[in-house]
Amino acid sequence: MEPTRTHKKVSDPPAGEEPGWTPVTAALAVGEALRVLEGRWKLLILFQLFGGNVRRFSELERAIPEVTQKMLAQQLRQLEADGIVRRVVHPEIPPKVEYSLTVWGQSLCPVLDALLKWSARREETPEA
Amino acid sequence: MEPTRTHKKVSDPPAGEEPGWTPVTAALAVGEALRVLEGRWKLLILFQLFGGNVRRFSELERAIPEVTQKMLAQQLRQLEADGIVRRVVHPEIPPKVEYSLTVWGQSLCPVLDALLKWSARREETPEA
DNA sequence: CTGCATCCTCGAAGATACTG
DNA sequence: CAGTATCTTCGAGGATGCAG
Repeated sequence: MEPTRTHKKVSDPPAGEEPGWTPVTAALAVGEALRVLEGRWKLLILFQLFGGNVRRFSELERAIPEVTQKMLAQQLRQLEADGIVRRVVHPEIPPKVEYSLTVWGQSLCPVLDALLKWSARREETPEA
Repeated sequence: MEPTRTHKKVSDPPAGEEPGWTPVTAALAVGEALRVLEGRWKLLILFQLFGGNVRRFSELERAIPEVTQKMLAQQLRQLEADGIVRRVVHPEIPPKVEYSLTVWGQSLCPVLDALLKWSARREETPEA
């Protein structure tokens, strides 16, 4: 991130020109939020946990066949670090680890729901 | 896309076991929809067009300072190909190209709106 | 102004093997 | 079962220059 970008200057206005809610500030805030959801598997994972579901590592693996263990573990840990997902380890043999949404993660439900509805409409539309 | 995935088999059930709406089918549909939104700049672009805004290429450039011309053009063309964004060329000197959401693109508004609200909550939360 | 063409870098993601 | 470690590839994305 933060490339040299020799091609553009961000100009950085003196901050006092607007009351506090411009499309620009919105875009910035959204950009930050988007960073959390970035990653090819994050949303897919969240959809598995959507609705209070609790899933084991291997269940997620089965649910998302194209993901590798490495990527699944990595994205899960990022989601955990961002406070979206909770990871619970059961110290037993064989090991058992369960993933679920945190309370904060639940706040994503409207987003997931909107996405779900959109993809549904997308299917029923003749020529998307 | 479509890696060799030697590590997993998708199993492909005979399709008749469920009425037609399982978490699995939902996940698949969402996966398809997600492909359209995939790309580091797509959502940022859509937020600029959100609410019926019409934006010129250079305006989008200014609004998203970190994106390069190349990526902006590329992602715009992908969005156009997916029917989300409309591109209107005004044959004049100097050239002028305007981008806006298609009707189908407008159907993404609930998603964008939910994201916007989420990022707002995210800001006002002490420890995210 | 709005792009496309080219070259090149660099890190995301895959394969594979190993462990508590 | 649920990961980590290591090596490698591959293409997304950046820099730059040119064109309609």
